[in-house]
Amino acid sequence: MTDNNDELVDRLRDAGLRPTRQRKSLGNLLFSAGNRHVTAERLHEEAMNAGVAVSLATVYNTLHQFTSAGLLREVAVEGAKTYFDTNTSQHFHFYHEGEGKLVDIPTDMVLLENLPDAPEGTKITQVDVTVRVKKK
Amino acid sequence: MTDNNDELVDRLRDAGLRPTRQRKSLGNLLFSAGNRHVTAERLHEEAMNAGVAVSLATVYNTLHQFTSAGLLREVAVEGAKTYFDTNTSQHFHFYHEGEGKLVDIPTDMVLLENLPDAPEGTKITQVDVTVRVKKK
DNA sequence: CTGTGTGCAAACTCTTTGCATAAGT
DNA sequence: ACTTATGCAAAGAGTTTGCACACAG
Repeated sequence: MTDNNDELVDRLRDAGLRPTRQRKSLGNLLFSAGNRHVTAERLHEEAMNAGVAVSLATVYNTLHQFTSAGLLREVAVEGAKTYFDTNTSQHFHFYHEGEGKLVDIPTDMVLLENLPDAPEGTKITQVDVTVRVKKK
Repeated sequence: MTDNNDELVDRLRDAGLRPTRQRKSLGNLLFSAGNRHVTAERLHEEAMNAGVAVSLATVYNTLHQFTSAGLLREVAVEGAKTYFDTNTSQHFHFYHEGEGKLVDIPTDMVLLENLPDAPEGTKITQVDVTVRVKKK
């Protein structure tokens, strides 16, 4: 964890973001435990539990800055809630409707083919595949 | 249009929904012009423009009732906005990020394969494929 | 008549913004 | 010092809810 700090600081610097206390803390929560899918609120709670004082507004700001910097990917699944995914590569999700939980689907299994070209004058920015599931 | 009314009334009845003035009007706006993708707000405006007095709350209620009845499909694309799609069969979308516009992709072209089974104890309710595009 | 649907306004949830204060370099 | 980030509280957008009134069967 503490070992990751230098690496994290570099990532932030490279992204043009000053490595402030808050950004480092949030960065550690996000990136030190494999792929994660968090909402702003969830991350805010985690920070609090970890004894890091961060305001919710800052969590939002930080998540968006990380996203612009390419460190995170935004996933829109449902209603108002926005999820941020630490896995920025092309991959798909299961979404558990009951629990509001998002889980990776290993991409290499899935085949998405014959997508038509983007409409005239536009280009594809992202392809989202969400498989909604619920308890039977 | 007026010809569709009997058909629409039957659809509503079959769904266990009383064919009220509002539901018939909204139903006509939704189903008489091919496949549509609307937000509650958009539909509300249209109703107003068509001289039909409906409150926004009723539009929301109606859209949800239609969705439960299987007449519509809910599509979550971005942030707070929920789109309702009159095409309830399996198909995919282009989403224009700039304009917030949703467009069908004819399914028969696209191939989505090797989806893993739904996680233990769950079943798939819907598969959403959204190709985000933006102006170049 | 009887029960379901509607309209309104207020409440709610998630997210964003503005501005004074604090921290990074 | 100078600039960028943060915190707070308030505003905003979209959606939902509760309750009195209206309409369909």
